[in-house]
Amino acid sequence: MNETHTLPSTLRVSVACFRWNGAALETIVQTDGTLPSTLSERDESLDTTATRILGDIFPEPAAYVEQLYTFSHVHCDIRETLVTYIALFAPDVRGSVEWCKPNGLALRDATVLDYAVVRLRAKLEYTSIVFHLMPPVFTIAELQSAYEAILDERLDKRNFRRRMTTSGMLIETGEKRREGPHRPAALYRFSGRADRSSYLTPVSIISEETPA
Amino acid sequence: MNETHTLPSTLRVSVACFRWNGAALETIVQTDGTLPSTLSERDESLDTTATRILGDIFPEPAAYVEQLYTFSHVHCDIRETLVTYIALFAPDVRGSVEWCKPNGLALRDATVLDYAVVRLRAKLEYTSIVFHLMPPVFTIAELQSAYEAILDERLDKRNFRRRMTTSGMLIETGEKRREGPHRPAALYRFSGRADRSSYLTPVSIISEETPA
DNA sequence: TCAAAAGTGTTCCTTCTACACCCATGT
DNA sequence: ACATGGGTGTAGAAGGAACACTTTTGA
Repeated sequence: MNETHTLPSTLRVSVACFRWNGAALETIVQTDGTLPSTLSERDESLDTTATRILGDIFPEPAAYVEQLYTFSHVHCDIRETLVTYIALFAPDVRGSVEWCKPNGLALRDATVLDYAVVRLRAKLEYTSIVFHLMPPVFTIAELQSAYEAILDERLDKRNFRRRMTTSGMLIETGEKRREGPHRPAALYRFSGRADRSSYLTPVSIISEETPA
Repeated sequence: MNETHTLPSTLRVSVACFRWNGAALETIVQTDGTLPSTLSERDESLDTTATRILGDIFPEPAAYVEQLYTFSHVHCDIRETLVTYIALFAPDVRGSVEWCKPNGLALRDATVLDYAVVRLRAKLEYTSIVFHLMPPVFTIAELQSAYEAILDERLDKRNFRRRMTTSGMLIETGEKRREGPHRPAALYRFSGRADRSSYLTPVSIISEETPA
């Protein structure tokens, strides 16, 4: 039964998690068809709530977290607010949940996930956000595969390689990976330069800017 | 004094309002140095709260409203959440407030306003959002002036005109405006085509998608 | 020697940039 | 006639798209 005092409006945080598993983009869908989420405690920031959700699933922090959008609707005269986040993980992330193809979600979270993919695709084009989905070293073919998985589109190998090598975002490690009956692939890492992945996201904001 | 039951976490909505006054980009700053805002009622959606804030100032609805970002911080063990919006108005908007240059804000709202301008500038480049700041008909010189006011940068007249006329977003009305000792200017209106202004914003969301 | 993926250049086309003069009008 | 802002074109640079073959390796 409901408590006797006035029902509070709820403030929930959901996180759309993504990893590239080497072939496809995967997400985490709970058995009830929803994204990982929890009600935000009254004494924690929303970023903290998102971190708490992820901490319940993963032993390590996400490679990247960004706020997505705040949804709200009114149900039985009570507003329900849903603050959503995107979290990116490296392919070898370990945690107590299954990764799966991004489908089969309940309607509301399907909307959230679709929008998360839209934003992820858009940021692929003008930021280096993709590197948060990559292992520390990787081949250009792997990087291309990640792009193709996210964009759901085939890319030209030569043009892709040129774009990446001229972008300044890659550093050749000098190492090569031999792993099949073919020429070994050069290994790269992310330079950290030109990291515009947080562009158009405000700079870690109010929680930091309140002085002691 | 505080009430006896547990203090609620607050949910506040603020709106960064913009208009182009024919020469510069202006906003609304209240006398205490804050953006127009209010606490969100428990039984209204956040969009409704934003609309309510604007309704207290303007007799007409804004030309464009978009959610900006949700900030939160913890103060005295209580989370304060601030959901921010951008609202755009035509130059001749009437309402019970003074428009002013976007400065002199309190720190938190200065952060919000700065970020709103960042987003507005970014959207100028890949959407037709600027048209929500224009009167129904306008000259290309006026349109360029609005771009320059927002970007805080001079643009080349010929290149600007070509970009606009080839974009498909303009329709020549056939009318001209005579207003000085010089050649009259052709008047255009917005075609409504290529309106990508809502791109990367989720499609009016949960409040609409809950069936009766 | 073959299969398999890595790696490599050029051409074309579109788009962006820089830049200077004539046009139509009111006074 | 002159001052004022409206309106126009072109050449060069840069960037994106299309496209096929050679290289290195393991088996």
